[in-house]
Amino acid sequence: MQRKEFTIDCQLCIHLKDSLFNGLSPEDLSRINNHKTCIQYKKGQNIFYEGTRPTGLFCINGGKVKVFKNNVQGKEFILYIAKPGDFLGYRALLSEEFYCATATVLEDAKICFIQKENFFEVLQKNPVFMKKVVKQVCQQMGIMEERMAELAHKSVRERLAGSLLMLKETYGMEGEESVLLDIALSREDWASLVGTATETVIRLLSDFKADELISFEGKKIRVLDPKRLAKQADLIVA
Amino acid sequence: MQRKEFTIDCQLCIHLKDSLFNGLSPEDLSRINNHKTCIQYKKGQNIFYEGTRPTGLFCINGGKVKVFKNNVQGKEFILYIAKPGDFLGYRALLSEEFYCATATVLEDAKICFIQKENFFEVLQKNPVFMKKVVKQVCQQMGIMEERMAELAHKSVRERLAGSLLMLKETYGMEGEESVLLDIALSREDWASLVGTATETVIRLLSDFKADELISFEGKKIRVLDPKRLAKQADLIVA
DNA sequence: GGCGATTTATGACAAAAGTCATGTTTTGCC
DNA sequence: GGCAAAACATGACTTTTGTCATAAATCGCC
Repeated sequence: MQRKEFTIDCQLCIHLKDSLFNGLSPEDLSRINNHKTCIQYKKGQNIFYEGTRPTGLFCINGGKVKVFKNNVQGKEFILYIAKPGDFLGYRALLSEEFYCATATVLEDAKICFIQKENFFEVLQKNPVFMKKVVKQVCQQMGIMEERMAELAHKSVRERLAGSLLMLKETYGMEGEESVLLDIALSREDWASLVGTATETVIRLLSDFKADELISFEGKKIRVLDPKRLAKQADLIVA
Repeated sequence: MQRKEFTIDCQLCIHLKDSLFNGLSPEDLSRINNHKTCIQYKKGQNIFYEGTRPTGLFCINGGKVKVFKNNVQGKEFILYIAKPGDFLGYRALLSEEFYCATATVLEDAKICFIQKENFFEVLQKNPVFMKKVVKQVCQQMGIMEERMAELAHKSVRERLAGSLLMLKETYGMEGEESVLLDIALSREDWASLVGTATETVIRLLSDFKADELISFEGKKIRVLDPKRLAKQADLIVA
């Protein structure tokens, strides 16, 4: 696997404002900047593997990455889909554990790697940054708790509708009325995200299409009727 | 709802060694100690409610507490079962959000309440404590990710077997061969923990009993054969 | 100690979702 | 442009799980 490097200055990174590094002092940011390695990844390449020891932090500059767990039969479950500006792998770093998930590139990505020593140094020196990281982790945890409860008690149909709306928030490109999801997921990835079988996703997406809730646009999905989709996501009874 | 208070000195608390407060300097600990309120709760009482604003941190001195989310149809999903020494409600405190779950006493409890101002003060002054809190949150998150993947791809049978083994770790009272789970959960609570219907839990527990994997002892369950139960928890195929 | 309420248990059935087989379409690549 | 591989789609069928009804057991309380 060839390592194609690239160069970017953190200070000039367009994702800085969306990132946890936003607000860092110029010295701290340049400490990060001067010690990072930036690598280009192709679709399908892995960034880190479940069960290995983390050695640093990944910061996504471009592209999309899925973070997933593999079960014994090899079925994936997608924990997150990370976008530019997101940090990756800091959970395991802070809990001092091995990675409990694998990260794979969904769409060609540019990713910066920050050695854990540099990350920890800035973290320790900078209580405000620490506080932001903690806040982020705790927010993420709230999201997970919500998702877990849905996994426990919602039907696959409801969860799929919910996932469509969730991705709409992050990847939705507003048009008139409808919204194109600017992310190309295979049916298998959708299944891993929702926690179901590929065939089930295919059937349900076809249903949604037949009901004119969504339409297909190449490998992408257009959300035609978010409101009715939201009804599908909640409860048939409600 | 009557508030029965009680008194306990943090320095003398038998759970201090298991708690995140362990290792705090005498001054910091006495700051916590001097500003806390200790309340006795009866089974069924609520400690905090989903959707309300957290005002402090709960530290469990005795008893057992379930933390759960309620879905639209009123179905519960239990996120955690907290035991003496555990902190409660700090996630929402650190993410500066409303509680996203409700906490209810499962077995009569003694709980200390620490105003958020005092908690944050100690947190800010004490980077080592902060680091421990962060580590704890991140570990918890790893556990949640694991559980979420199981929820997505394991059968109810596997998850129930897994929950029995999980509670065995915390509440197991070792005997010869078998282990009594020292926690009295209703079938409904088991269902909320596993993420299924009450009837399904009843049937599966009966199955496990018929297979001599477990036995019933009053309201408690005795694990007779952890190894075979572990096989049930993993994969029928494996 | 008995009575009503709650919890546990069981059966019958329906609905949801998974699996397997097979076919079709799309994609990547030489 | 053609071919193999991968992705997508559909049908048939099975299994799992949820729901509803009802009965039995247990608990709390006067």
